[in-house]
Amino acid sequence: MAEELSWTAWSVLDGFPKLAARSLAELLDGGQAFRWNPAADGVWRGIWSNHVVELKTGSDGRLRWRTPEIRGAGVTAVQLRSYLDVDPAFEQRMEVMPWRSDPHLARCIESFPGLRILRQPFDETLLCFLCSATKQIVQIKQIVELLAKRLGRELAPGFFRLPNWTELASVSEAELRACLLGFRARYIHETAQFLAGQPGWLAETQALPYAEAKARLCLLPGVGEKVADCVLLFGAGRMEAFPVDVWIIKTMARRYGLESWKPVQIAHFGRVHFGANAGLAQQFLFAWERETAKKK
DNA sequence: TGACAGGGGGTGT
DNA sequence: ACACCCCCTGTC
Repeated sequence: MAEELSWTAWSVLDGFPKLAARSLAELLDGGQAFRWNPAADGVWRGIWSNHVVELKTGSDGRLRWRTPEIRGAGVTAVQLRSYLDVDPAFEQRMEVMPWRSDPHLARCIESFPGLRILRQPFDETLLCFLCSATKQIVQIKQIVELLAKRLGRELAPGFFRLPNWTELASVSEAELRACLLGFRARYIHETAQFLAGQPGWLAETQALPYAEAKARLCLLPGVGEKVADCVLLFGAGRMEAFPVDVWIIKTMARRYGLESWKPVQIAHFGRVHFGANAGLAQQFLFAWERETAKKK
């Protein structure tokens, strides 16, 4: 089992800002990614692509990491920094968000220091958000774990990567349903068939300007505006993508007075009000609203 | 402890 | 508007 794995020593990830445990939890388990789980007290274990890694914050607030000493399952500091978007451009984006003129946004940012948008693989992000319709995070994680265990490749004992779209194309809808997908199984099955007949389609889509990329993603069965924006934000670093889900509808109504606005109107407001980094702002608002709901 | 409603981070018709 | 599919959660 996993206990037998040999891990590297813990080392500090240089360049990552100090962050509280709650920021780390929100970053890894707040709805951007679905493959992070507590491994021990304060330790998060996660998988993306063929990388396995553990993260924790020390008492000094600095981020520490370790990875299995197995060829093909580990991660380098460079890869980890990319995933966590450790980049001067990130600091710049934080700087130009309108928190100076938006006290609520300022409050949300102060509450989750270190929170950011992960840079996840495009294909895996699409798969995860095709699983997400009317599901809560716990359920999405359960589905995604089953997909990895049953259909993915084993990277190390007990650690499985997600199946890629080529592999998914040869999986029957019934097998997908067995992974608790329900009506989402058809979406994934049909998307896999479509992508199998269009080599390069995903990579081309990822390279397009935001509006065109979104329009193309919306052609896929099971992908509407919300899912497309999530895929572009969390899987392609498009900070202008502003996913409007029930939480954002709630928060924009309560904190910005947009009572009974429709999703498309809220999306427009978000792009205008928050600007080029609307998606990044959205993540802070989202974290705040979720925490507020939890406290009740 | 165990059964039972109710509703869910959306899309497609 | 409503179905889709079925698991999680709260409650008795």
